[in-house]
Amino acid sequence: MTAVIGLSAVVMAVQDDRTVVLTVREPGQSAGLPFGLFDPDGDRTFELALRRFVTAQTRFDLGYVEQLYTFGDLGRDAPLADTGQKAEDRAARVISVGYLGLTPQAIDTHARNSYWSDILQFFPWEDWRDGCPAAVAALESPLRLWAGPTPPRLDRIRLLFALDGSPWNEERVLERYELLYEAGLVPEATRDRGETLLTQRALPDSILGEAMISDHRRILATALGRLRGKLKYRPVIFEMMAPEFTLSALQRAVEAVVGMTLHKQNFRRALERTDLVEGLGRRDQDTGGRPAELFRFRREVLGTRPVSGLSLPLLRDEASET
Amino acid sequence: MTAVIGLSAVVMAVQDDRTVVLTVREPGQSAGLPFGLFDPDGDRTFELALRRFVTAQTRFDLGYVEQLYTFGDLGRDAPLADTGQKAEDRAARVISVGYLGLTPQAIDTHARNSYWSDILQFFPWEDWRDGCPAAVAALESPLRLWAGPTPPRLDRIRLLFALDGSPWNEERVLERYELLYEAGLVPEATRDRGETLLTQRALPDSILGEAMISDHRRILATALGRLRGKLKYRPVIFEMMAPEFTLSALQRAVEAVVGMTLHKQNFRRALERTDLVEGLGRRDQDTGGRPAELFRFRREVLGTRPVSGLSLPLLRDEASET
DNA sequence: TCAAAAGTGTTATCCTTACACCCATGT
DNA sequence: ACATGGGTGTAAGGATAACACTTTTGA
Repeated sequence: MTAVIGLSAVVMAVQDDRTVVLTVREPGQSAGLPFGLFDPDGDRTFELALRRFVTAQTRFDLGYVEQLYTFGDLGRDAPLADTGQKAEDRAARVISVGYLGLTPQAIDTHARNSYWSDILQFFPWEDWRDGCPAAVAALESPLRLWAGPTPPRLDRIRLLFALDGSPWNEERVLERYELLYEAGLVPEATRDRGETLLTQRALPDSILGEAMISDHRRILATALGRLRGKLKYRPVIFEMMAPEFTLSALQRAVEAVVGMTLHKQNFRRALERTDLVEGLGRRDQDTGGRPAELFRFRREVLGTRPVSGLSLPLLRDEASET
Repeated sequence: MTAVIGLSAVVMAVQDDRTVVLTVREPGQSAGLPFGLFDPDGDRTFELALRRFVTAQTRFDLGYVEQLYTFGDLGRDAPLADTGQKAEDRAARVISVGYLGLTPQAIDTHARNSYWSDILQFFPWEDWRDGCPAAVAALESPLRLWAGPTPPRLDRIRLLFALDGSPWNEERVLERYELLYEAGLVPEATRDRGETLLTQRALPDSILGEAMISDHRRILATALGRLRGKLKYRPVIFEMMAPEFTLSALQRAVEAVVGMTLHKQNFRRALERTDLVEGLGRRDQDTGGRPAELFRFRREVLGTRPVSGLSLPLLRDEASET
């Protein structure tokens, strides 16, 4: 009646307009998340354990941290830890508790096998900043093939992948990944079933995304979806910003996370109303055109009054031709 | 390195304008949530295990279910399962995964020691339908005493308990409970420390709420906060309604969950826009005054298009004199 | 006929959307 | 001077909040 408890960390940052995640890659293997076992006799809390081993594995100190989800299902919904076992082999069942961490500095001491990876490497269909991504276009016909002409599946792919005029919902990252898994399209699906059915012929990683160890891509999808949702009702984006930033840099960071382009002035007007940032009078000279004013996050408002996140006034130009 | 994994279920329903939760009470003990151990060798998924033992313990079949949070901290943040051990005794550490379940029918086969309890029994300060509840008024001075005159704690109690003109935020149920715990006001706090410091003299249960076994009251607080938040962005309230209902009944159900009074017409207008309900032409004769039209939830929209929850147009009459 | 609850109309205000334009700097 | 990004004004439309009012039943 006992189980092993694992902790997985999704540590995210924004770097050059791309959302990146801290990954660990053993030579010759798929990428994975920083992962460690929880020691019930030694660790007082999950969070402390997490901070400890993330620092050990990546020499990186976590800042903002929150619990995501606990993955414990057997079979195709959440396979065993990647020890090469079949799902039927229940010798060493691992329950894994996923955590999300945010940090402003992706540029950091790389230790051993840890790297920052662009999340689009794993979810190429999640970036709509330059209109409908190539991956979605390429996935449309395999998805329709899987769905067939009947409502239940068809409605689902329409809703999740913005087909037939459905609007794109950036938060449903996990549901999209799970659908691709269910459709047997992502490599993990066939891998977890022990090399069984190949429903579709293989598509390149540039469309399906790169596979990860164990159920780490599922955990990553959970994290991205949660972060995208949370931006709107908590000012978490500032956990990913340097202490001083320009409004454009802030907007580009939000865009990188959300994967959509925002309307500049409406973004600023909404931001102004929240009173979350404060101009510093000084300007950033390195922007290319006119120097931009520097701002800082007024962290002090957090304790003082109810704060919501940022509104996301979408730009509907080339960004949507569904 | 192994641990025992427990599953706790918060099953909620609305009954006679009160939000109720399924509790289990051994004679002579505090109330608890339906709780069971997860068997890594026998249970394929958390959810299946949960459904199994909830039915076994309460003869009740779960409908809607979602994972809440995994509680694994030692010490004052989440004590051991209630075996009477001190926090220092780490012999049988239990990690517990909390689940939220919703159901329309609280009136159901009571088995053995299971009962539906009003949540206000555990959180008397959470109901603002008749203005500021007596519990909040009574808690104000002990809280101020604990906070002292300095910003950090003072800001926190103001924000959480709507003091000094702060608006009440119904979602922060967990934070309020944790603050009361931290302040040593709720019985669990002193109990978990092994009968140590009694910061304040005792207040009656009608103000502090009834204690629960282990960390079950913390889990219940998490559930209530999550449900209150979720109502606004997912149509989950319908999981707590009978197939046919009047709009007033729906509004009263939302009010019971949220603990606040809503503006009738604005609630209806907003509901109408969502297209989530459909009039049936028939009327309910038993309302007392004029018969009300019966409606049903258009569950079919769920798969077809993006759906949000209900907006909560608050009524600010007697309901707020903070 | 009156209480009780259902159900409706209307307005002021605010927020969101969308459009077009001006400003400051480096090359 | 002009390209580049920073920064602003304003008007239309829709959602929200707050008013007060009519309708239909049972006692």
